[in-house]
Amino acid sequence: MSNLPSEAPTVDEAPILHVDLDAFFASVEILDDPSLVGRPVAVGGAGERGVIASATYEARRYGVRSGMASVVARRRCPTLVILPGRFERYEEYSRRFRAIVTDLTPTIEPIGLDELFADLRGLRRLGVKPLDAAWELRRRIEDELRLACGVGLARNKLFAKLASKRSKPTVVEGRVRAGEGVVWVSAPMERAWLAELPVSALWGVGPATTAKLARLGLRWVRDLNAVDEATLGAHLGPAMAATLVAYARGDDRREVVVDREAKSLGHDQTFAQSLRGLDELRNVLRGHAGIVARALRAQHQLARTISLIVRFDDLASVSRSQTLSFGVDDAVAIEAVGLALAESIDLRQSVRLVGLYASSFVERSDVELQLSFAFDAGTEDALERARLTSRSRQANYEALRDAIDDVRQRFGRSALGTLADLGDDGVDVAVQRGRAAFGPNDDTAQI
DNA sequence: TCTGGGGTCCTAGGACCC
DNA sequence: TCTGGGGTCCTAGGACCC
Repeated sequence: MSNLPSEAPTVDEAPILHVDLDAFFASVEILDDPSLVGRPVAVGGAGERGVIASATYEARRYGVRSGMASVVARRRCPTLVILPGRFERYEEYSRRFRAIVTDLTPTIEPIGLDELFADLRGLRRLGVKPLDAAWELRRRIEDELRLACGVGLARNKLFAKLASKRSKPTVVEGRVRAGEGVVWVSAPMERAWLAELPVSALWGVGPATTAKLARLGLRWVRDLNAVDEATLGAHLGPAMAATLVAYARGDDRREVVVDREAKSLGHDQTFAQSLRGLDELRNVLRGHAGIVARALRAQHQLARTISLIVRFDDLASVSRSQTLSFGVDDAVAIEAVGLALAESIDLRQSVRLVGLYASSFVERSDVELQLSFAFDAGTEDALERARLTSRSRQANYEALRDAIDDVRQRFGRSALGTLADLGDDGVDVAVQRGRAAFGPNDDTAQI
Protein backbone atom coordinates (compact mmCIF):
# COMPACT_ATOMS: atom_id res chain seq x y z
CA MET A 1 0.00 0.00 0.00
CA SER A 2 1.53 3.26 -0.97
CA ASN A 3 0.83 6.63 0.47
CA LEU A 4 0.27 8.41 -2.82
CA PRO A 5 -0.07 11.23 -3.42
CA SER A 6 3.43 11.72 -2.16
CA GLU A 7 2.90 15.30 -1.10
CA ALA A 8 2.75 15.23 2.71
CA PRO A 9 -0.65 16.25 4.06
CA THR A 10 -1.33 19.38 6.06
CA VAL A 11 -3.17 19.24 9.35
CA ASP A 12 -6.34 20.19 7.48
CA GLU A 13 -5.92 17.28 5.09
CA ALA A 14 -5.17 14.75 7.83
CA PRO A 15 -6.56 16.15 11.08
CA ILE A 16 -7.39 12.84 12.76
CA LEU A 17 -4.76 10.40 13.98
CA HIS A 18 -5.39 6.92 15.32
CA VAL A 19 -2.74 4.89 17.17
CA ASP A 20 -3.13 1.24 18.04
CA LEU A 21 -0.50 -0.68 20.01
CA ASP A 22 0.44 -4.05 18.53
CA ALA A 23 -0.61 -7.13 20.53
CA PHE A 24 -0.61 -4.92 23.59
CA PHE A 25 -1.25 -7.20 26.60
CA ALA A 26 0.87 -10.01 25.22
CA SER A 27 3.69 -7.63 24.33
CA VAL A 28 3.80 -6.24 27.87
CA GLU A 29 4.04 -9.79 29.21
CA ILE A 30 7.04 -10.45 26.98
CA LEU A 31 8.72 -7.23 28.11
CA ASP A 32 8.37 -8.38 31.70
CA ASP A 33 9.54 -11.92 30.96
CA PRO A 34 12.14 -12.01 28.19
CA SER A 35 12.17 -15.82 28.28
CA LEU A 36 8.92 -15.57 26.30
CA VAL A 37 10.59 -13.84 23.35
CA GLY A 38 9.99 -15.77 20.15
CA ARG A 39 7.35 -18.03 21.65
CA PRO A 40 3.65 -17.86 20.80
CA VAL A 41 2.10 -15.94 23.69
CA ALA A 42 -1.46 -14.92 24.46
CA VAL A 43 -3.25 -13.25 27.35
CA GLY A 44 -6.66 -14.56 28.28
CA GLY A 45 -8.53 -17.18 30.25
CA ALA A 46 -6.80 -20.52 30.10
CA GLY A 47 -9.77 -22.55 31.32
CA GLU A 48 -12.42 -24.33 29.30
CA ARG A 49 -14.48 -21.15 29.11
CA GLY A 50 -11.53 -18.85 28.59
CA VAL A 51 -11.15 -16.45 25.69
CA ILE A 52 -8.02 -14.93 24.13
CA ALA A 53 -7.78 -11.21 24.80
CA SER A 54 -4.47 -10.54 23.06
CA ALA A 55 -2.08 -12.65 20.99
CA THR A 56 1.42 -11.99 19.69
CA TYR A 57 2.13 -12.19 15.98
CA GLU A 58 4.06 -15.35 16.71
CA ALA A 59 0.77 -16.85 17.98
CA ARG A 60 -1.21 -15.36 15.11
CA ARG A 61 0.94 -17.33 12.70
CA TYR A 62 -0.92 -20.36 13.97
CA GLY A 63 -4.30 -18.75 13.48
CA VAL A 64 -4.73 -17.59 17.05
CA ARG A 65 -6.84 -14.42 17.25
CA SER A 66 -8.21 -12.28 20.04
CA GLY A 67 -11.78 -13.14 20.88
CA MET A 68 -11.14 -16.78 20.09
CA ALA A 69 -12.01 -19.45 22.65
CA SER A 70 -8.81 -20.56 24.37
CA VAL A 71 -9.67 -24.20 23.71
CA VAL A 72 -9.64 -23.48 20.01
CA ALA A 73 -6.47 -21.41 20.26
CA ARG A 74 -4.65 -24.24 22.00
CA ARG A 75 -5.83 -26.68 19.40
CA ARG A 76 -4.42 -24.47 16.66
CA CYS A 77 -1.22 -23.84 18.58
CA PRO A 78 -0.41 -26.53 21.16
CA THR A 79 2.70 -24.67 22.34
CA LEU A 80 0.71 -21.48 23.02
CA VAL A 81 1.58 -19.83 26.34
CA ILE A 82 -1.66 -18.42 27.80
CA LEU A 83 -1.15 -15.92 30.61
CA PRO A 84 -3.94 -14.69 32.86
CA GLY A 85 -3.40 -10.97 32.41
CA ARG A 86 -2.20 -8.27 34.81
CA PHE A 87 -4.41 -5.32 34.11
CA GLU A 88 -2.78 -2.95 36.55
CA ARG A 89 0.44 -3.40 34.64
CA TYR A 90 -1.31 -2.76 31.33
CA GLU A 91 -2.91 0.34 32.79
CA GLU A 92 0.51 1.59 33.77
CA TYR A 93 1.77 1.16 30.22
CA SER A 94 -1.43 2.68 28.91
CA ARG A 95 -0.91 5.80 31.00
CA ARG A 96 2.60 6.18 29.64
CA PHE A 97 1.33 5.63 26.10
CA ARG A 98 -1.27 8.36 26.56
CA ALA A 99 1.28 10.67 28.11
CA ILE A 100 3.50 10.39 25.04
CA VAL A 101 0.64 11.30 22.73
CA THR A 102 -0.45 14.07 25.07
CA ASP A 103 2.97 15.66 24.58
CA LEU A 104 1.89 16.12 20.98
CA THR A 105 -1.68 17.23 21.67
CA PRO A 106 -4.02 17.16 24.66
CA THR A 107 -6.94 16.46 22.34
CA ILE A 108 -6.98 12.68 22.64
CA GLU A 109 -9.77 10.16 23.07
CA PRO A 110 -8.66 6.77 24.41
CA ILE A 111 -10.51 3.70 23.12
CA GLY A 112 -9.67 0.99 25.60
CA LEU A 113 -6.13 0.71 26.93
CA ASP A 114 -4.28 0.19 23.69
CA GLU A 115 -5.61 2.68 21.19
CA LEU A 116 -6.69 6.27 20.89
CA PHE A 117 -7.74 8.99 18.51
CA ALA A 118 -6.09 12.40 18.48
CA ASP A 119 -7.28 15.58 16.81
CA LEU A 120 -4.36 17.51 15.34
CA ARG A 121 -6.27 20.65 14.38
CA GLY A 122 -5.05 22.48 17.46
CA LEU A 123 -1.51 22.17 16.05
CA ARG A 124 -2.28 24.01 12.84
CA ARG A 125 -0.54 27.21 13.88
CA LEU A 126 2.54 25.35 15.07
CA GLY A 127 3.18 24.13 11.56
CA VAL A 128 3.09 20.48 12.62
CA LYS A 129 3.15 18.01 9.76
CA PRO A 130 0.91 15.02 10.50
CA LEU A 131 3.22 12.42 8.95
CA ASP A 132 6.22 13.73 10.88
CA ALA A 133 4.18 13.76 14.08
CA ALA A 134 3.01 10.20 13.46
CA TRP A 135 6.52 8.89 12.88
CA GLU A 136 7.77 10.73 15.92
CA LEU A 137 5.04 9.16 18.07
CA ARG A 138 5.93 5.77 16.76
CA ARG A 139 9.60 6.32 17.50
CA ARG A 140 8.93 7.50 21.05
CA ILE A 141 6.58 4.60 21.81
CA GLU A 142 9.22 2.21 20.52
CA ASP A 143 12.10 3.91 22.38
CA GLU A 144 10.40 4.64 25.67
CA LEU A 145 7.93 1.74 26.01
CA ARG A 146 9.60 -0.86 23.78
CA LEU A 147 6.19 -1.35 22.15
CA ALA A 148 5.27 -1.34 18.47
CA CYS A 149 2.21 0.39 17.13
CA GLY A 150 0.43 1.36 13.95
CA VAL A 151 -0.65 4.90 13.17
CA GLY A 152 -3.38 6.01 10.80
CA LEU A 153 -3.95 9.53 9.51
CA ALA A 154 -7.06 10.74 7.72
CA ARG A 155 -9.79 13.29 7.35
CA ASN A 156 -12.02 11.56 9.93
CA LYS A 157 -12.15 8.79 12.51
CA LEU A 158 -13.52 6.21 10.09
CA PHE A 159 -10.52 6.40 7.77
CA ALA A 160 -7.95 7.04 10.48
CA LYS A 161 -8.91 3.76 12.13
CA LEU A 162 -8.97 1.86 8.84
CA ALA A 163 -5.56 3.34 8.07
CA SER A 164 -3.96 2.32 11.36
CA LYS A 165 -5.27 -1.18 10.80
CA ARG A 166 -3.67 -1.22 7.39
CA SER A 167 -0.39 -0.01 8.86
CA LYS A 168 -0.04 -3.17 10.97
CA PRO A 169 1.97 -6.30 10.37
CA THR A 170 0.00 -9.08 8.67
CA VAL A 171 0.18 -12.84 8.64
CA VAL A 172 0.35 -14.29 5.14
CA GLU A 173 0.58 -18.06 4.75
CA GLY A 174 1.90 -18.49 8.26
CA ARG A 175 4.55 -15.79 7.91
CA VAL A 176 4.54 -12.40 9.56
CA ARG A 177 4.96 -9.55 7.13
CA ALA A 178 6.03 -6.20 8.57
CA GLY A 179 3.58 -3.32 8.31
CA GLU A 180 4.26 0.18 7.07
CA GLY A 181 3.87 1.64 10.54
CA VAL A 182 2.18 4.84 9.41
CA VAL A 183 -0.52 5.10 6.76
CA TRP A 184 -2.27 8.19 5.49
CA VAL A 185 -5.51 7.96 3.50
CA SER A 186 -5.74 10.97 1.24
CA ALA A 187 -9.14 12.24 0.19
CA PRO A 188 -8.81 10.95 -3.40
CA MET A 189 -8.02 7.47 -2.09
CA GLU A 190 -10.99 7.20 0.24
CA ARG A 191 -13.45 6.00 -2.36
CA ALA A 192 -11.10 3.27 -3.60
CA TRP A 193 -10.54 2.07 -0.06
CA LEU A 194 -14.24 1.86 0.71
CA ALA A 195 -15.03 0.08 -2.54
CA GLU A 196 -12.95 -2.93 -1.65
CA LEU A 197 -14.04 -3.32 1.99
CA PRO A 198 -16.61 -5.80 3.27
CA VAL A 199 -19.39 -4.25 5.38
CA SER A 200 -17.95 -5.91 8.47
CA ALA A 201 -14.93 -3.59 8.25
CA LEU A 202 -17.11 -0.67 9.31
CA TRP A 203 -17.28 0.45 12.93
CA GLY A 204 -20.47 -0.88 14.48
CA VAL A 205 -20.97 -3.76 12.04
CA GLY A 206 -20.51 -7.04 13.86
CA PRO A 207 -21.63 -10.59 13.14
CA ALA A 208 -25.35 -9.96 13.61
CA THR A 209 -25.49 -6.91 11.37
CA THR A 210 -23.23 -8.55 8.79
CA ALA A 211 -25.69 -11.45 8.59
CA LYS A 212 -28.68 -9.12 8.29
CA LEU A 213 -26.99 -7.17 5.53
CA ALA A 214 -26.07 -10.38 3.73
CA ARG A 215 -29.73 -11.38 3.72
CA LEU A 216 -30.42 -8.07 1.99
CA GLY A 217 -27.70 -8.87 -0.55
CA LEU A 218 -25.36 -6.25 0.91
CA ARG A 219 -21.85 -7.61 1.37
CA TRP A 220 -19.57 -4.77 0.40
CA VAL A 221 -19.42 -1.20 1.56
CA ARG A 222 -20.05 -0.13 -2.05
CA ASP A 223 -23.37 -2.03 -1.96
CA LEU A 224 -24.56 0.38 0.72
CA ASN A 225 -24.31 3.28 -1.71
CA ALA A 226 -27.13 1.88 -3.78
CA VAL A 227 -29.53 1.21 -0.92
CA ASP A 228 -32.31 3.43 0.33
CA GLU A 229 -31.77 4.59 3.90
CA ALA A 230 -35.40 4.13 4.90
CA THR A 231 -35.38 0.54 3.61
CA LEU A 232 -32.19 -0.16 5.51
CA GLY A 233 -33.72 1.50 8.56
CA ALA A 234 -36.63 -0.91 8.53
CA HIS A 235 -34.17 -3.75 9.04
CA LEU A 236 -31.46 -2.19 11.20
CA GLY A 237 -33.20 0.69 12.92
CA PRO A 238 -32.92 4.35 11.92
CA ALA A 239 -29.71 5.17 13.78
CA MET A 240 -27.68 2.28 12.38
CA ALA A 241 -29.05 2.88 8.88
CA ALA A 242 -28.10 6.54 8.92
CA THR A 243 -24.63 5.75 10.25
CA LEU A 244 -23.91 3.06 7.66
CA VAL A 245 -25.16 5.08 4.73
CA ALA A 246 -22.95 7.96 5.85
CA TYR A 247 -19.91 5.71 6.35
CA ALA A 248 -20.41 4.21 2.90
CA ARG A 249 -20.05 7.72 1.49
CA GLY A 250 -16.93 8.19 3.60
CA ASP A 251 -18.82 10.57 5.85
CA ASP A 252 -18.05 10.41 9.56
CA ARG A 253 -18.86 13.40 11.74
CA ARG A 254 -17.71 11.91 15.03
CA GLU A 255 -15.51 14.29 16.97
CA VAL A 256 -12.55 13.37 19.12
CA VAL A 257 -14.07 13.61 22.58
CA VAL A 258 -11.67 14.42 25.41
CA ASP A 259 -12.55 13.28 28.94
CA ARG A 260 -15.50 11.12 28.05
CA GLU A 261 -17.25 10.43 31.33
CA ALA A 262 -18.04 6.86 32.30
CA LYS A 263 -21.74 6.07 32.42
CA SER A 264 -21.66 2.72 34.14
CA LEU A 265 -19.33 0.40 35.91
CA GLY A 266 -19.66 -3.14 37.07
CA HIS A 267 -18.16 -6.52 37.48
CA ASP A 268 -19.02 -9.88 36.03
CA GLN A 269 -17.56 -13.31 36.22
CA THR A 270 -17.92 -16.49 34.22
CA PHE A 271 -17.53 -19.62 36.28
CA ALA A 272 -15.62 -22.68 35.17
CA GLN A 273 -18.37 -24.65 36.88
CA SER A 274 -21.86 -23.29 36.54
CA LEU A 275 -23.86 -22.26 39.59
CA ARG A 276 -27.22 -23.65 40.54
CA GLY A 277 -29.93 -21.84 42.46
CA LEU A 278 -30.09 -18.72 44.52
CA ASP A 279 -27.96 -19.99 47.36
CA GLU A 280 -24.97 -20.41 45.11
CA LEU A 281 -25.53 -16.94 43.66
CA ARG A 282 -25.69 -15.30 47.05
CA ASN A 283 -21.95 -15.38 47.81
CA VAL A 284 -21.11 -14.28 44.32
CA LEU A 285 -23.42 -11.30 44.62
CA ARG A 286 -21.84 -10.27 47.88
CA GLY A 287 -18.40 -10.34 46.30
CA HIS A 288 -19.56 -8.46 43.22
CA ALA A 289 -21.35 -5.85 45.34
CA GLY A 290 -18.16 -5.22 47.27
CA ILE A 291 -16.18 -4.72 44.07
CA VAL A 292 -18.79 -2.41 42.56
CA ALA A 293 -19.09 -0.39 45.77
CA ARG A 294 -15.34 0.06 46.04
CA ALA A 295 -15.13 1.15 42.42
CA LEU A 296 -17.89 3.69 42.94
CA ARG A 297 -16.18 5.12 46.00
CA ALA A 298 -12.82 5.19 44.25
CA GLN A 299 -14.43 7.35 41.57
CA HIS A 300 -16.41 9.39 44.07
CA GLN A 301 -19.64 8.41 42.39
CA LEU A 302 -23.06 7.45 43.61
CA ALA A 303 -25.19 5.23 41.38
CA ARG A 304 -28.99 5.26 41.26
CA THR A 305 -29.40 2.18 39.07
CA ILE A 306 -28.25 -1.32 39.96
CA SER A 307 -28.45 -4.02 37.28
CA LEU A 308 -28.01 -7.73 37.45
CA ILE A 309 -27.21 -9.97 34.49
CA VAL A 310 -27.36 -13.71 34.59
CA ARG A 311 -26.16 -15.85 31.69
CA PHE A 312 -27.24 -19.45 31.54
CA ASP A 313 -25.36 -22.41 30.16
CA ASP A 314 -27.11 -22.09 26.81
CA LEU A 315 -25.68 -18.52 26.63
CA ALA A 316 -29.12 -16.97 26.90
CA SER A 317 -29.04 -14.12 29.35
CA VAL A 318 -31.55 -12.14 31.33
CA SER A 319 -31.17 -8.83 33.08
CA ARG A 320 -33.02 -7.02 35.82
CA SER A 321 -32.45 -3.49 36.98
CA GLN A 322 -33.77 -1.17 39.61
CA THR A 323 -33.47 2.60 39.72
CA LEU A 324 -33.59 4.20 43.13
CA SER A 325 -34.56 7.75 43.91
CA PHE A 326 -31.10 8.34 45.41
CA GLY A 327 -27.54 7.24 44.74
CA VAL A 328 -25.73 4.48 46.60
CA ASP A 329 -22.10 3.45 46.88
CA ASP A 330 -22.08 0.96 49.72
CA ALA A 331 -21.83 -2.78 49.39
CA VAL A 332 -24.70 -3.54 51.75
CA ALA A 333 -27.25 -1.58 49.77
CA ILE A 334 -25.95 -2.79 46.40
CA GLU A 335 -25.97 -6.38 47.56
CA ALA A 336 -29.51 -6.08 48.90
CA VAL A 337 -30.79 -4.71 45.59
CA GLY A 338 -28.81 -7.30 43.62
CA LEU A 339 -30.19 -10.10 45.70
CA ALA A 340 -33.76 -8.91 45.37
CA LEU A 341 -33.27 -8.67 41.59
CA ALA A 342 -31.85 -12.20 41.55
CA GLU A 343 -34.93 -13.46 43.33
CA SER A 344 -37.09 -12.24 40.48
CA ILE A 345 -35.21 -14.45 38.01
CA ASP A 346 -36.10 -18.04 37.28
CA LEU A 347 -32.91 -19.87 38.31
CA ARG A 348 -33.80 -23.41 37.43
CA GLN A 349 -31.20 -23.46 34.66
CA SER A 350 -27.56 -23.46 35.68
CA VAL A 351 -25.77 -20.15 35.51
CA ARG A 352 -22.36 -19.57 33.88
CA LEU A 353 -22.08 -15.81 34.43
CA VAL A 354 -23.25 -13.34 37.05
CA GLY A 355 -22.76 -9.62 36.54
CA LEU A 356 -23.62 -6.67 38.73
CA TYR A 357 -23.51 -3.11 37.37
CA ALA A 358 -24.08 0.41 38.59
CA SER A 359 -25.23 3.31 36.42
CA SER A 360 -27.21 6.56 36.47
CA PHE A 361 -24.45 8.28 38.37
CA VAL A 362 -25.33 11.28 40.49
CA GLU A 363 -22.88 13.76 41.83
CA ARG A 364 -22.37 13.95 45.53
CA SER A 365 -23.99 17.15 46.68
CA ASP A 366 -21.80 20.11 47.58
CA VAL A 367 -23.24 19.97 51.06
CA GLU A 368 -21.85 16.49 51.55
CA LEU A 369 -18.45 17.54 50.25
CA GLN A 370 -18.37 20.48 52.62
CA LEU A 371 -19.30 18.25 55.50
CA SER A 372 -16.53 15.85 54.68
CA PHE A 373 -13.95 18.63 54.50
CA ALA A 374 -15.12 19.92 57.86
CA PHE A 375 -13.44 16.89 59.39
CA ASP A 376 -10.10 18.22 58.21
CA ALA A 377 -8.64 14.77 58.01
CA GLY A 378 -4.96 14.31 57.39
CA THR A 379 -5.14 10.78 56.05
CA GLU A 380 -7.07 8.88 53.46
CA ASP A 381 -8.61 6.76 56.16
CA ALA A 382 -9.97 9.69 58.06
CA LEU A 383 -11.22 11.21 54.87
CA GLU A 384 -13.08 8.03 54.09
CA ARG A 385 -14.58 8.01 57.57
CA ALA A 386 -15.60 11.58 57.06
CA ARG A 387 -17.28 10.75 53.82
CA LEU A 388 -19.16 7.89 55.38
CA THR A 389 -20.25 9.98 58.30
CA SER A 390 -21.09 12.97 56.20
CA ARG A 391 -23.48 11.00 54.10
CA SER A 392 -24.88 9.79 57.36
CA ARG A 393 -25.34 6.22 58.27
CA GLN A 394 -28.97 6.96 58.69
CA ALA A 395 -29.19 7.76 55.00
CA ASN A 396 -27.62 4.42 54.18
CA TYR A 397 -30.26 2.53 56.05
CA GLU A 398 -33.00 4.63 54.63
CA ALA A 399 -31.60 3.91 51.20
CA LEU A 400 -31.63 0.23 51.93
CA ARG A 401 -35.13 0.27 53.35
CA ASP A 402 -36.48 2.25 50.40
CA ALA A 403 -34.72 -0.02 47.93
CA ILE A 404 -36.30 -3.03 49.55
CA ASP A 405 -39.68 -1.36 49.48
CA ASP A 406 -39.27 -0.57 45.80
CA VAL A 407 -38.35 -4.11 44.98
CA ARG A 408 -41.21 -5.51 47.00
CA GLN A 409 -43.62 -3.27 45.24
CA ARG A 410 -42.48 -4.62 41.90
CA PHE A 411 -41.89 -8.26 42.63
CA GLY A 412 -44.05 -8.86 45.69
CA ARG A 413 -43.18 -9.42 49.32
CA SER A 414 -41.89 -12.89 48.61
CA ALA A 415 -39.12 -11.37 46.49
CA LEU A 416 -37.20 -11.00 49.71
CA GLY A 417 -38.01 -14.41 51.07
CA THR A 418 -34.50 -15.63 51.59
CA LEU A 419 -33.46 -12.46 53.33
CA ALA A 420 -36.48 -12.89 55.51
CA ASP A 421 -35.58 -16.41 56.48
CA LEU A 422 -32.79 -15.01 58.61
CA GLY A 423 -35.33 -12.98 60.58
CA ASP A 424 -38.97 -12.07 60.74
CA ASP A 425 -38.77 -9.72 57.89
CA GLY A 426 -36.37 -8.68 55.14
CA VAL A 427 -35.98 -5.17 56.46
CA ASP A 428 -34.87 -6.38 59.87
CA VAL A 429 -32.32 -8.65 58.36
CA ALA A 430 -31.07 -5.94 56.06
CA VAL A 431 -30.59 -3.75 59.08
CA GLN A 432 -28.73 -6.51 60.85
CA ARG A 433 -26.41 -6.79 57.91
CA GLY A 434 -25.99 -3.07 57.91
CA ARG A 435 -25.10 -3.15 61.54
CA ALA A 436 -22.53 -5.80 60.92
CA ALA A 437 -20.96 -3.64 58.28
CA PHE A 438 -21.09 -0.31 60.08
CA GLY A 439 -20.82 -1.26 63.73
CA PRO A 440 -23.53 -1.72 66.33
CA ASN A 441 -23.44 1.55 68.17
CA ASP A 442 -25.25 3.85 65.84
CA ASP A 443 -28.64 5.37 65.88
CA THR A 444 -30.49 3.34 63.32
CA ALA A 445 -32.35 0.90 65.50
CA GLN A 446 -35.62 2.58 64.78
CA ILE A 447 -35.79 1.28 61.21
C1' DT B 1 -14.55 -23.56 17.25
C1' DC B 2 -16.98 -21.53 20.93
C1' DT B 3 -17.16 -17.60 22.88
C1' DG B 4 -14.15 -13.04 28.97
C1' DG B 5 -14.60 -8.73 31.22
C1' DG B 6 -14.51 -3.93 30.75
C1' DG B 7 -17.70 -0.88 28.71
C1' DT B 8 -21.14 2.03 25.03
C1' DC B 9 -25.26 2.82 22.36
C1' DC B 10 -29.90 1.78 20.41
C1' DT B 11 -34.72 0.20 20.51
C1' DA B 12 -39.27 -0.74 22.02
C1' DG B 13 -42.75 -0.70 25.26
C1' DG B 14 -44.93 0.96 29.40
C1' DA B 15 -45.88 4.41 33.02
C1' DC B 16 -46.73 8.94 34.00
C1' DC B 17 -47.41 13.91 33.29
C1' DC B 18 -49.18 17.83 30.82
C1' DT C 1 -66.61 10.52 30.10
C1' DC C 2 -63.47 9.43 26.63
C1' DT C 3 -59.69 10.78 24.24
C1' DG C 4 -54.71 12.50 21.51
C1' DG C 5 -50.00 13.53 21.30
C1' DG C 6 -45.57 14.72 23.10
C1' DG C 7 -41.94 14.40 26.55
C1' DT C 8 -39.42 11.99 30.07
C1' DC C 9 -38.07 8.21 32.75
C1' DC C 10 -37.47 3.35 33.43
C1' DT C 11 -36.81 -1.55 32.03
C1' DA C 12 -35.25 -5.45 29.19
C1' DG C 13 -32.91 -7.00 25.48
C1' DG C 14 -29.63 -6.82 21.72
C1' DA C 15 -25.50 -5.51 19.36
C1' DC C 16 -21.12 -3.72 19.31
C1' DC C 17 -16.21 -2.22 20.64
C1' DC C 18 -11.44 -3.32 22.68
